[in-house]
Formats: sequence, structure tokens, C-alpha cells
Amino acid sequence: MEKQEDSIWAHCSSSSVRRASRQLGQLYDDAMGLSDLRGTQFSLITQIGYLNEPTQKELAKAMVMDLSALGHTLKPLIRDDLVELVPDEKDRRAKRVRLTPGGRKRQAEMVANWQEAQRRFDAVLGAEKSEELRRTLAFIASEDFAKAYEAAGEKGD
Amino acid sequence: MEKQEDSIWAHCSSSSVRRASRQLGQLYDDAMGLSDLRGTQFSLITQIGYLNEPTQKELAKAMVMDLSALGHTLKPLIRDDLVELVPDEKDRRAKRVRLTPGGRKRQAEMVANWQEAQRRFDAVLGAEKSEELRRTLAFIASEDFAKAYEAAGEKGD
DNA sequence: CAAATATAGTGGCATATACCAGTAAATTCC
DNA sequence: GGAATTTACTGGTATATGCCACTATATTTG
Repeated sequence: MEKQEDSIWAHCSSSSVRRASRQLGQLYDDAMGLSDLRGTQFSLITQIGYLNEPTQKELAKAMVMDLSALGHTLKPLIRDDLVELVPDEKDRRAKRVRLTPGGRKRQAEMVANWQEAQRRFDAVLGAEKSEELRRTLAFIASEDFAKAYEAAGEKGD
Repeated sequence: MEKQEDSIWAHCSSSSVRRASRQLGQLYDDAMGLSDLRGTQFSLITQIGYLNEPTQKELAKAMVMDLSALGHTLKPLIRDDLVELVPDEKDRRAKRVRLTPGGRKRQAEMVANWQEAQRRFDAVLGAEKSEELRRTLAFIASEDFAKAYEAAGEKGD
């Protein structure tokens, strides 16, 4: 038993992803420089800018994030006037997430910082491996993966 | 510019890792079953069991985690009597982290749950790719990676 | 040895993220 | 069309995680 559990920590994919996530969180946050914008926040407003005024639901899905978690994460951005919520015209339950002019500006300003961080990352890991890693991670984050994972449990479990 | 930022979200390694991390967090947490132990907590107590009564500092390093973050993360586990802190004999600043008998028991009980989650993960991604992914992520989480990343900025930045 | 510095933790504060229990609005089903 | 159900979001609570300031202890230096 001692022998067996001996390497769980190294064989756990979830753990591995989390460790890497913490490391990269540090590195990319640092790259954001003096700006008080965190890496996650840059990522979020970039996604908001990419989707066209998504509802919170749509944005949460794109971010592979829980809806309520997204709501909480948006709060500081709304408070700092980078993002605003506008009620949807047709569905009065839904609220669309939109960048304010200030938010758009901030996002644009930080692109260079992100690029530098990403450049370094690619330099260290190699462009090929970097690209492949992103592909693999995107698959893991996909609904297809979640479905297949569930299906893999249909039998024994 | 619209064209350029168009795919930042997909080309950001940090973002990719985070999305995958959220997805796996969900999946592995579910696997923990009715137990109120989260995936991260299982991961943590497993690491504690693997290292021999590490100091918080040592444990934080192994987990690629901030020392104070670790301290906070340990609190619920201490409260629930799965873990205890014992002052180091020689260095009175240091506190060693130790599993309680109950903690050891809980960890052992959850190994099967973890294995099932990991089995499914490997089944979906393929054992090869799974193994390679963990290797890559372990590298990213390593100090060598952080050093190389810093070094990659020595020039232009 | 005493002063300066470095190290290990603690506590406070802020963001990140999830679950659950509402609430309100839309959709489905007699 | 009105009741039952589903959907989109909000707010509360809890863990996850980081930074900073501070305390206590160790180590280094003059």
C-alpha cells in the first residue's frame, strides 16, 4: 500500500494540471506588470471581446466555468468599470456582458504583455509542443471530453 | 487589430491550462463521491503522506503553491482533524505537516475513487498521451521551467 | 556577541471558483 | 391559457490561491 500510493501525486492528471496552472498563473500575472489586471481577468475580458456581447451563460460555457462563479468573477471588473451587464432585449432573464470603452482600451493595452509571456512560454517549451499542448488541453476542456469521460464510467463504476 | 486579438483566448497557454483545470476539477471532484473531501484536498493529503512530515515550506514547494496559500488550504483539513501541525524540533520557526490517523484512513479510502477517475481520464485521452501530458505539465510546474522562462526575457523585455 | 539580514509562518484582504437555494422569466404541457 | 418545468441569474457560503505586512526565530557579519 505504501508502495502503491507512492506515486499517486505524480500520476494524477488533475493534480498535474493544477500545479502547472499555479505556476503559469504566477508567470503570466507577473507579465501583466504594474497593471492591477490579473492574468485571469485579461483572459476573461479578451474572451468577452471575442464573443459578441455574450450572455453570462454563453460566456461561462466558453470559459468552461460555473455560471455563478463567472458572476462573482465579473464583479471586480464591473466595479472597476471595465465591463458592464446589459439586459437582453428578447429574454428578460438574460444579461449580456459587454466591455466598456475603458475595458476595451485596457484589454488592448495588455495584449503586448500577454504576447511577451506567451513568447517566452513558447520559447521554453518549443512552438510545436506548445501548440500541441494547447490542443490537448482544449480537448480536455471540451464537452466531448466530459461526455466521453462520463461514458467511460458507464460500465464498471 | 480585431483580426489579431481574434484568437488570443485560444493561443494562451495559461488560459488553456486553467480551462482544463476547471473541467478536471469538476470531474475529479465528482469522482470523490459523497465524501466531503475535494479533489484538491485528496491531492494534498496524498502529497503529505508521500513526503515524510514535510515542513509547510517544503510541502508548498512540492505543491508549487504559495506558502501562505498552503496555510489557508490546510485549515479546513486541520479543523476536520485529518492533518495536524507539529513544531519542528530543531527549527522553532518551522512546523511540520502530518496526517492524523483519521487523515491517513480517509486518504486510503479515497484512493479507489481517484483511480477510477484517472482510469477514465486515461481511457479517454489514451494512456500514452496521458502520460506525456503529465510529463509536460510536470516540466511546466518545475523550477527549471520558471528559470528558463525568466531567462527567455533577459534580452528584449 | 550584537546588529543586520534572511527564513518560516500567521493573519488580513482580494480574487478565483464551486455548490446550493432562491427568484424571475420563458417554455412546455395539459 | 394556466400549471408545471426549465432556464438565467443572484446571493450566500466554502474552499483555493496569491500578495502584503508582521512576528518570531535563525543565520550572517562586523
